Amino acid sequence: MTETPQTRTDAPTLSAQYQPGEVERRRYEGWVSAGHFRADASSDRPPFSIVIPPPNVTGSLHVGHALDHTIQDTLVRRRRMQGYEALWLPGMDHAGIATQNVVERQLAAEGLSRHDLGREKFVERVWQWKAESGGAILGQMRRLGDSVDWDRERFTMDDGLSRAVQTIFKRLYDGGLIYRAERIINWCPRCLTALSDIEVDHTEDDGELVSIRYSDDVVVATTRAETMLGDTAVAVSPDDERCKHLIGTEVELPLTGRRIPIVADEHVDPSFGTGMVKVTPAHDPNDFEIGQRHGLPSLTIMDERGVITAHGPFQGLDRFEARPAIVAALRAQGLIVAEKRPYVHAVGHCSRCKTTVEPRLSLQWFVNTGPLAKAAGDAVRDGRTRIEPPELAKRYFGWVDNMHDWCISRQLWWGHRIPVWYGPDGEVVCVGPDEQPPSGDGWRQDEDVLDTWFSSALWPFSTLGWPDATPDLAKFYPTSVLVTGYDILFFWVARMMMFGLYAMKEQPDSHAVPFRVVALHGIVRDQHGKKMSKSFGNVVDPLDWIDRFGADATRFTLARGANPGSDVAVSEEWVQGSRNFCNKLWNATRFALMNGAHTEGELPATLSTVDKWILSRLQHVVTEVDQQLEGFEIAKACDTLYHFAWDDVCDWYVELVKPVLAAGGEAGDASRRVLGHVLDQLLRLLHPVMPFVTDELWTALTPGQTVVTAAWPVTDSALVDDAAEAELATVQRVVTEIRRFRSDQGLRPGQRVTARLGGLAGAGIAAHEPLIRSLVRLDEPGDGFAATATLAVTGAIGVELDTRGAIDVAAERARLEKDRAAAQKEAGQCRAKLGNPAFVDKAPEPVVNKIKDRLAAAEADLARIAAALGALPAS
RNA sequence: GGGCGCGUAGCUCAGUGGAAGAGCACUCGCCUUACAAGCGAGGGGUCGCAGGUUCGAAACCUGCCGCGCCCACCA
Repeated sequence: MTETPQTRTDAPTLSAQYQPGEVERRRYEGWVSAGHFRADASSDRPPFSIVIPPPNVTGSLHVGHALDHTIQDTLVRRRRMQGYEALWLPGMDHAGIATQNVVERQLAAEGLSRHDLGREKFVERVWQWKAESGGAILGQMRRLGDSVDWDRERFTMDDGLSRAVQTIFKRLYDGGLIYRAERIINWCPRCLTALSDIEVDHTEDDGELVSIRYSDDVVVATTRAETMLGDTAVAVSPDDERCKHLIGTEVELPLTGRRIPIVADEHVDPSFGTGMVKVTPAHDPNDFEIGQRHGLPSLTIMDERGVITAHGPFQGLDRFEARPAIVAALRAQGLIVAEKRPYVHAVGHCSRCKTTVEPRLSLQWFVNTGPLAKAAGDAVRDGRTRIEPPELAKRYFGWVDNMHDWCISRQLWWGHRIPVWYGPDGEVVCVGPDEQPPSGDGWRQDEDVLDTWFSSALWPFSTLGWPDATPDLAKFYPTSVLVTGYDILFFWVARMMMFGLYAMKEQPDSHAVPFRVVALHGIVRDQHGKKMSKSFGNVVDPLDWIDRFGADATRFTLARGANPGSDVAVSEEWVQGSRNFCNKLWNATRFALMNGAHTEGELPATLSTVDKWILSRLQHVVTEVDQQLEGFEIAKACDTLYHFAWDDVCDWYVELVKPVLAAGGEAGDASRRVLGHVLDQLLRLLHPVMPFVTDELWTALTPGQTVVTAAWPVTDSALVDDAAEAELATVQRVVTEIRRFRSDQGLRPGQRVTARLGGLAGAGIAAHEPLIRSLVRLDEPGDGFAATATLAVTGAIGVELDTRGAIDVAAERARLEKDRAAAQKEAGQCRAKLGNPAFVDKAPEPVVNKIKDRLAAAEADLARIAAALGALPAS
């Protein structure tokens, strides 16, 4: 076969190794300029839409984004191939507090604060930073191969989205679901802003619990002694006999001389500590509630930076300086009854800067989440939106069913300014997007901006043009799937559900939800399952992997671990493995092209068993992969394709057809067409996960076309062929057994082996004798044998192997004895089962038959092993 | 404190009632004319522990042990 038959003259020559870099750049630009990713709202194809979870403009994409994007791209590319009008809408989030912090740090490096610039100049500066940082993210998305519609890129602060924000704010305000109130909120004394519950991280911190004697009868315990300056009552349980006599009396608050009442409140647990609680309504959420119930005054003793403002010796001290100072002062007066003792308790920290959060009484804007959260829960409960995997729906319910009102005002400059104006006489006017704000002396706009998540919550419809009735909104809302990590199920997904249902409530119920399915994945971890963190030094940059191994290898590695809802462990070695897989595909296609494989015309009517077998296997794979992707089981789809490509196609089919292709003739022609078809279909199936290499190869196989818009494979049940699969299974077993013999015997490659395969005739394998010989490199029968071993591969099939050197009879005997022991055990187990009347009676028939088959096989094996042992020469 | 989840090969993980699996790692043998980023053959697991349900359990139930995550206003 020096002359390769029928090599196509137009087939491109491929190098021996896949070089991703150049291919990726060329392919991506080609896709974009051809407009393959542009969605058309006016088409009559069925819609499929995904909005990207908008990354923060501040950051760069990490490997978690790469996972998130790979999953989305896989879903979108498959739907596109299936003929859907597929839209993947890209964009970014302005990330209010995070971005403002970054720019403030830059300013600090220049020795400036935002106040030095003033609001307008500062915001300008943030926009500049956004342009730089955002550009880098878009570049990363191109490198990943994201098939997003660049014409529809959005930003949470662009004009359209700002209008959406103002519109929904006005609607909620008019509907009574947004209100302004003085409440205890989480306050960051460093960022100088309110935070919502989800912007607070709790950690178990060591504190010290001290007990303070307020009077002979009144002793309270606290970890925050400094707040006593703001106490306006002591509370006891109404059921506590020890304290009954105190209710309604007063006590003098040490260090202040103020007299405060003792009240009875249900909140107090009589079994904890002394059963008496100091009440500081202005600095503790519980105490605030108690204060409300008893009409207690709220005494603020700290400013926004956490510095004591209460008159007296502690004024001007930071809260953490004031604590020991006050304890010391109390001790000096003999009022510390129990020494400090260590006490572990949960302390809130600002999720952005880690500063200890201070509960602070202040005037803020809130969303009344009650009705919104109820609707968000119901939509999942009744299946209008499905959460995948379903187990995670419990977490979702836990969140929406227990949601507190949402503090949405932030004392920041970067964000959507609250569209409320205050008049000189205390008027409050909420201004809609198409209305003029009130003008004239004394009118001013609220200084605060909205929580970033307020605009993120609108993302699935604000990006499609809402509040206008745009063609995009009509075509692509509700979006088909939301793909995101389970870690933001609560704060983002739940809020999109709330606002989507509210904004779209004029739609029929089933069309108001922002997405039909929420497909959740986990976070990316390192090869030991450790969370990636900068301090641990195990963070990987997806671009680094893309540079060294290619985008497809990076994507395949992540996709291969993407079991729904579970974390993904990755390491560089695994990316290498994926890179090797890309190369395997590359070389398989290269081999095919060198041997004249093609995709022209129908499949041949007459097919060899081998061709029938691979086509049958392909049908199973098409069915399986399709189901797996439909169910978001991307990891399983990858696994199915990996093994089909590597094991079935490369290791078996290609090796089996080599002699056929070399021999030429009609059989060769048929196999050329089949090989072309199998690769064509395989590359289509793999394309959603590994878009670059598959397109490069598919185009080589089908010049002038792209797999991006090629049709997604469909199962052809006429090609399923059980008989061919069974026949090939036998061939594979024969081949493997012969190879095992050679390997066990340590036969050198140059050492000649002869086999008589006559015994195969009974199983219809005789026709494949040339194939088997070619796969195990057997010579034709010869003479001059020095030793003979007989191996019965299956019960009915015998293979005689002759070697020209003496075989290791002892080794072969040991092997056969081992096999015999295994077969005996197997037979014993089967007999025991079949001898159990309960089993035969109750087990389903197919199961019983299976056991009978196993027993028959084991008995046949025993027979053949006995024969083989008998044929072994004496040692 | 409440809730959820996990414990299967050295590592990371599939496997939800009918013969213990994959990738990587490991051992041995091969530069076989698509690919050494490759080919062939192997070794390796009382499926956390103890009970229970069942003809049959890695899978279902109970308890225990060991991890992890989320939520949380007992001073």
